[in-house]
Amino acid sequence: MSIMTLRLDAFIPYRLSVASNAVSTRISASYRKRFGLKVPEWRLIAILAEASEMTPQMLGSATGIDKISVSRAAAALIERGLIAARDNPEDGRSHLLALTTDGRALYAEIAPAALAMEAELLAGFSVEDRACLDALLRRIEAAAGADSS
Amino acid sequence: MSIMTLRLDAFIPYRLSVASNAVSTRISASYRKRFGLKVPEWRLIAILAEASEMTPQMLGSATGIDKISVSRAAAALIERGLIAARDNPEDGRSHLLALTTDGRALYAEIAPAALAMEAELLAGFSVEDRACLDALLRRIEAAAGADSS
DNA sequence: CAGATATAGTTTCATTTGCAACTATATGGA
DNA sequence: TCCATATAGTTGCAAATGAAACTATATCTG
Repeated sequence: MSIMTLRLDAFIPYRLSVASNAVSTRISASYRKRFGLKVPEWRLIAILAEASEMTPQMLGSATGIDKISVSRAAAALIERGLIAARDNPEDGRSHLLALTTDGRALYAEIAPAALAMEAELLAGFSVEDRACLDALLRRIEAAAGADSS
Repeated sequence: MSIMTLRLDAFIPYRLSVASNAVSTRISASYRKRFGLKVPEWRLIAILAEASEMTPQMLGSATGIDKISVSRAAAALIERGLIAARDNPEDGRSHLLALTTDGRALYAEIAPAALAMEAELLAGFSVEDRACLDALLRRIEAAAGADSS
């Protein structure tokens, strides 16, 4: 008995998409303008700043970026001297990527800017609001990730 | 004193993007495979099913799709005979779009499927969870929409 | 009413993205 | 060990996207 009608405005996938696009447009414009970075490039830097050395594959799973985009983003970052690659002693097909000194310096500039943007975005959110949003997003992500039919 | 460090995993814009991509990938694949529709096309149909006739401009603001994509999506739908255009008596530059009988029939198929996917995605969400998510997404969207510097 | 300016929508072109094919290395079985 | 198959990463090509130019109509100003 699904008499329930569909209203796009109240449709959660739609709300999610609209919110994500709004945020992403805003933030990616800022990365781009201020640091010349695209989103995947920025994500690689953020992850490499937390962990030391990683293979493209590990970066892909840590950032949710597919291997093609990781490859392209890494190439761009190497070109700019922000990350460096060395052979992976454990697997000749792969290599290990790490931030260079320049990369670290750039990260030191971006990280506070990113946190500031996030803070601006979440202005007025209580700690609970924030935790709730985080948890709900993870649940949805998990539900969407698992496939059924 | 922002000693706080950045962790991508806990960064809300990142969580939002990952969740939205997961959902959008899942759902858009389904629209595409089952009905041959891209996301903007599906959105135009959903909005036109709620309201009767609309101009491309109105559709754009109702769906959050830019005018170029509205134009292309509308062209594809007209081509398929799912919507029809007539001159706008109030403005010769514009026209009015509405679902055809075929369009309505397709909508009658898609709407339940869309609601089912949403239900699957939100399985385990209480009514409160859902309302909370909706509200938080709208707040973020508003914060991201308004520009500051 | 004529000319200037603004707006609706489309089209063209450059950029971005994603898939599929490719290269190189690794692994597992005869 | 040698061959078959699998996996890491890259590249080339085709489709999707977005910005800027364009056409047509509307509105505003003198």
